[in-house]
Amino acid sequence: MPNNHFKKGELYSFITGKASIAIARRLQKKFNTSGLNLTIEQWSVLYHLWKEDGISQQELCNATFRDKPSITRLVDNLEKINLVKRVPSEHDRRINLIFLTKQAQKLQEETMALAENTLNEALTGVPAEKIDVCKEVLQIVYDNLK
Amino acid sequence: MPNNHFKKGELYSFITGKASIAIARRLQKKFNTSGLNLTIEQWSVLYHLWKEDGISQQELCNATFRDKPSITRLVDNLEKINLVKRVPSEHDRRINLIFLTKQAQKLQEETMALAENTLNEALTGVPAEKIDVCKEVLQIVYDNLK
DNA sequence: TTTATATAGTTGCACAAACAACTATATGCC
DNA sequence: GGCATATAGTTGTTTGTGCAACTATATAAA
Repeated sequence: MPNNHFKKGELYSFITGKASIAIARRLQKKFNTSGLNLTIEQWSVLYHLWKEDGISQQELCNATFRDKPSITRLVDNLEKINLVKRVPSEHDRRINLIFLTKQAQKLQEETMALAENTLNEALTGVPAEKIDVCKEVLQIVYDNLK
Repeated sequence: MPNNHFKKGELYSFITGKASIAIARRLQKKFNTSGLNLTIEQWSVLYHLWKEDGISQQELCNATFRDKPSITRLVDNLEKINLVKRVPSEHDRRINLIFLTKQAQKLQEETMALAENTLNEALTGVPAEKIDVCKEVLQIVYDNLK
């Protein structure tokens, strides 16, 4: 029994991810008006470094769901604005370990608060059970396709 | 009662829209392996023209949730590969009406089948009720933020 | 009718993503 | 040790996006 539950108009918004684009844009605006000179993509890299500092670019690829060239350039730009530093691994000279600078460590609290804020705005009026179902469905979609 | 239902790890995937990115990538691959020389973004413009041909660039902005420069360039590229044509409006000379070429009309059936296909793969194992809840939540999120 | 303002679209710039081709290092096998 | 292969990261190219500044046309107000 196939899942033919998508009328044409709905198909489009599922594929283009209108909701998550709207969330990302709202968060970007919050960054901008807070004077944070940071793109959402850069933030998404810092996000994983705040969870575990000093991981490799390859691990950042896996965590952020991006390919290697994308991470190379994001790290390039983060290095330029002094938020991370590449440190060659001593055990494997192919690997760069990426470390947060002090300046980046200071950004965690403020940006995470803005992110939680944004999600609360986005989910206003949505009951908790439905949020859980939605998270579950999106996780299955991701697992089905990866 | 705020909706603080996002543990840190989940917050990230909601903001970055991992699921819809996965869907778009899968569809792009289907286009590529079918020999369709078409990006998802270009397809998303054609999608709305198939529903209503000859709308303005501004209307395409609203429909595709993009800004004017983005549509200008997508239409540029679609014109280059001969899928659409700009026609100046006779009533308002500021406006370009965008029309599908015969070549683009032929693409509708094949690409829409691939898109439905992709969604069916993505939603394999998800019961219909949960899909409905998910669609509902994403719509509310979009409405909350737009 | 002239002037101000709003709207449609374009262009320049910086950043990001996908793909392919490339370099450098590590590992496994003979 | 020497060669094949896999892995980590970089670079070039094309396409797309967001923002600001711009041109051209239309509309409204004086």
